[in-house]
Amino acid sequence: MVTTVGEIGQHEGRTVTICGWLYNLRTSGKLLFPIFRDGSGMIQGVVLKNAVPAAVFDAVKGLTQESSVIVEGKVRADKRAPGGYELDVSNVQVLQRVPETDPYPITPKEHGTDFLMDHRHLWVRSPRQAAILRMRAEIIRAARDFFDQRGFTLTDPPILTPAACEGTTTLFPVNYFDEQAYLTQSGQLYIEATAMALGKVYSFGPTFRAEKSKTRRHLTEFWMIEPEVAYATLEDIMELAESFITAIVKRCLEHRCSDLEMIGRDLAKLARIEPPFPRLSYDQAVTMLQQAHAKGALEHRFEWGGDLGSPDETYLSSQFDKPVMVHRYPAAVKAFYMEPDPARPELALCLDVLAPEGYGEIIGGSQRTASYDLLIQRIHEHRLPEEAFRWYLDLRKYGSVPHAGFGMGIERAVAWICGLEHVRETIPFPRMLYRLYP
RNA sequence: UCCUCAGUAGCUCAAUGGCAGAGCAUCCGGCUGUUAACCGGAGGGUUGUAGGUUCGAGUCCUACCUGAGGAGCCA
Repeated sequence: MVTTVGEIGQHEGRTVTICGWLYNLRTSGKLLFPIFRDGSGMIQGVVLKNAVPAAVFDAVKGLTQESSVIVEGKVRADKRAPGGYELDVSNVQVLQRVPETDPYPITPKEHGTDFLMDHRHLWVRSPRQAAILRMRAEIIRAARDFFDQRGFTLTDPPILTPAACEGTTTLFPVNYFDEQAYLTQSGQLYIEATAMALGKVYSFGPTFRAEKSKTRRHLTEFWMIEPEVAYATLEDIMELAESFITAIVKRCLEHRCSDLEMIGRDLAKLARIEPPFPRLSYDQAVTMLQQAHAKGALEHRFEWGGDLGSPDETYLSSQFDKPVMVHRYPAAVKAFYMEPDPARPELALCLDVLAPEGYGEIIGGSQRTASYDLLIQRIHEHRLPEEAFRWYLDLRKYGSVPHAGFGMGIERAVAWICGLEHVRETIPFPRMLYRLYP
């Protein structure tokens, strides 16, 4: 009977077939200990020379790392096995034996990141990397379930766009039949249009930033999930962001505890994530940062009016053990489409969610400008091409309503939930400055 | 774009300006309970590239290349 390592406990005492790869092989004279992996887990096989035909013993003895094999054996519970079970091998079929003249490059010993990134197509086979990719899949599933269950409609924005969404970041240019086009940096403007059609919508897809950012938080190609809600205010989406993050973390703790433990995540820190999240106005944040400078905790004195820098975000988030929501930044440092605060028009009705433990901004969002006149004024102030935004301005001509939304970077969320050093491990094939291979 | 650091065997790293080394991987041999197994042996090098200083450069100097971390910008 063909089964998987993950389900092998259901077959104790029976002979089963596993389709997988050789992870490692230890020998002790007439005794062999091959470890097989099949994507669902790993199990150690035991081959005793006297107990099997010579051909089977020799076949296992000659296996090299990552050779593909179909193994037949009897499942036996064993206290010494990390997974609780071992496989008494009775037969093995070698599909492809990795030649020793060109052995599998990733050995069970340590490697540097440059080498591992060059071999990313093989690195994903490592138990830790496989666990991280399962976490990514779980987080995406949880995020989509969250919106699907709340009546949101998935609407996919285009990836090829005629102009910048925000006009701030650098875009990847694309030759579109001799016309200048760009890879999208956000689906937001387009889902504002579908929100006016469907009420509550979200998008999930890749986004591209050609910024020459060289940090552990940046990729040039990353995935964003963005909800947009008609008739919603900043308050509404702050509550939405709060319950969204809580639901994702809760799902990971319920479904993927073993993967989180395998990755080495401190589960107690995740268990604390539940509403309400601390909320800081930009003004309050500035006061905190200035006090921190006075105490010597921050090198530079932060002045009101600027955008929060990376060290500022790290400091603020370190003061809390939950994600912190910073709202109402000065409009001057934010995007052109954000609605001004009616009480203080110099502020934008916007929101950044900073993850705990120094992972920085994982969510950015805002209430969007509903007024046609103000929007066109802002487009001019930001020196954006008005023609390219005709369709976007139409949304304010034909039944404009207050609306709001946010975007969450999947990779930063995965890095935080898994407790990783770098976002490059959170996506199967990261695209970064100076790295396009494999 | 700027700042800092690094580049030596397939991999991870040593080597005061004075003979190019170790562990792992690979190959050969040993071992009936190994857990990154262990023990013995073998093969494996244009020290990132190009110049320079020196009797002598992996080591010092200059430029360049490649990569990493950070800043700015952002999710």
